[in-house]
Amino acid sequence: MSVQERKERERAGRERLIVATARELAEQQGWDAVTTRRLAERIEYSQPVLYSHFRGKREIIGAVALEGAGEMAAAVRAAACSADGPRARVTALARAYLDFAERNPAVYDAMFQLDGGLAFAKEETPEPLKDAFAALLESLGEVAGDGVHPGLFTETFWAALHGLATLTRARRLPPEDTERRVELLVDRLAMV
Amino acid sequence: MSVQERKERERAGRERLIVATARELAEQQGWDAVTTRRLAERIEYSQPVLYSHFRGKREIIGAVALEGAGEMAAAVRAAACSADGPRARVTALARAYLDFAERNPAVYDAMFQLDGGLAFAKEETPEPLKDAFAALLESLGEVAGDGVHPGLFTETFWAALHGLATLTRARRLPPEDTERRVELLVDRLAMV
DNA sequence: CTCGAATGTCTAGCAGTGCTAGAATCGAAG
DNA sequence: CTTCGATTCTAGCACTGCTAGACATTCGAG
Repeated sequence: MSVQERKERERAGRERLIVATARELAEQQGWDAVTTRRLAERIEYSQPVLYSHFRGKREIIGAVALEGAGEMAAAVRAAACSADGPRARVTALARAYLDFAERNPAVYDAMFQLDGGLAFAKEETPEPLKDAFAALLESLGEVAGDGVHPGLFTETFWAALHGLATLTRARRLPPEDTERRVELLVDRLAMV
Repeated sequence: MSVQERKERERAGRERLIVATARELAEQQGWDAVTTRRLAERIEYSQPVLYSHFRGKREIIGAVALEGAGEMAAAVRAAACSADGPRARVTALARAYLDFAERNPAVYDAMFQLDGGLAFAKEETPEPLKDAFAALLESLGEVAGDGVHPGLFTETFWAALHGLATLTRARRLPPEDTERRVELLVDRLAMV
C-alpha cells in the first residue's frame, strides 16, 4: 500500500502549500487579494483543486488561523519564560502579543477578525485555539488578584490587548504611544 | 432660483435615504448584503445614482459611520449625565458604549471595523468622530489618575471596551460574563 | 502487454460583485 | 412647442466564490 501512502503524503503536502501560500499572499497584499484564482495560480493548480482540500475560502482562512494560534501561543510562552517575576512576565506577554499582531496582521485577522468557521470558547474549539488562550492564562492567571476568577481576568486583559492591536492597526489610534498604553494597562490591571 | 433650491433639497433628501437604507440593510442582513444593486433597488433608483452621491461603497460606509458617531456621542453623554460621581459615570459610560455596539453592530462596524475612507486621530478627522472621542474624554479624563495623560487614558480605556465589544460579538468571548468584565475593567483602570 | 475502471485534474461556466460609458429621457427656459 | 442641458438608466466590464461535466492519467485485472 506504499502507493496510497505516497499519494496521501503528496496530498498533505499540497494542503500545507495551499495554507502557506494563502497566508503569504494575505500578508503581502491583504486578505482581499487572496482570491481563489490567484491562490490557485500561485500553487500552480486550477481552482477546483482548492475545493478538494477545503470547503471554501472560509476554511482556508480557518486553517491559517489555526497555524497562527500555534505560533502565537509559542511566542507568548517564550516571552513569559524569559521574564522574571509575575509583573515582568505580564509586561513581556503584552508586548509579545502586540508584536505578533503587528508582524502578522493577516494571520491575526484570520484568528480574530475574519470568519474562519471556527468555534471559540466552546468544547468543540480546536486545540490550537484553546492552547493559545491557555498560554495567556498561564501568565495572567497569577496576577488576577484576590477574588477574581483567573479566566475572567485573562479574558478581560486579552480584550484590552485586542482592542489596542486592532484600533492601532486600523489607524484609529496613533501608533506612537502604544508602549505607554501597555504600561498603563499592566500597571492598573495586573495585581502585581 | 427656487427651482435649483428644490432640486438641492431633493438631492439632499435622497442622499439621506441612501445612507439610512444602507444602514438599515446592514443591520438587518450584515454589510455583505449591502450591495450596490440591492441598495439601488431599495431606494428605487438605478445603481449609477449611488455614484452621483458617493464615490463608491466605501464612502457610503463612511457616511453611516459619521451618523453613528453622532449617536454614540449622544448615548455616552446621556449615560454619563445620568450618573452621580466619577466612578458611577465611568461605569455608566462603559455600559452605554457596549450597549451601543451590541444594538447597532453594523454601525459599530462601519465606525471601527470597516474601511469608510475616514481619517482618525488626525486634524482632518471629521467633527462627529472627534466629538465621539471627546464624549469619552469628558468622563474618562477625570479618572485618569495622577501623572497620567487624560487622552492616553481615554485611548486605553476605549481600546479595552472596543476589545470587549468586538470579541464578544465575534463569539470569541462568551457573552454571559460581560457585566463582570466591565466591573473588573472599571475597578482596576479608573482611579476612582 | 492490454484494456476497462477509478481517480484525479482541468476547462468552462454560473450567478453574483463594484463600478462606468454612453444612450435615453426628462424638465426648464426661450 | 421646441431646444438644449441636466439627470437617469441600460448595458456592459472585469472581477468574485464556487461547481458541473469533460478530459487525462494511473491503476489493477486478465
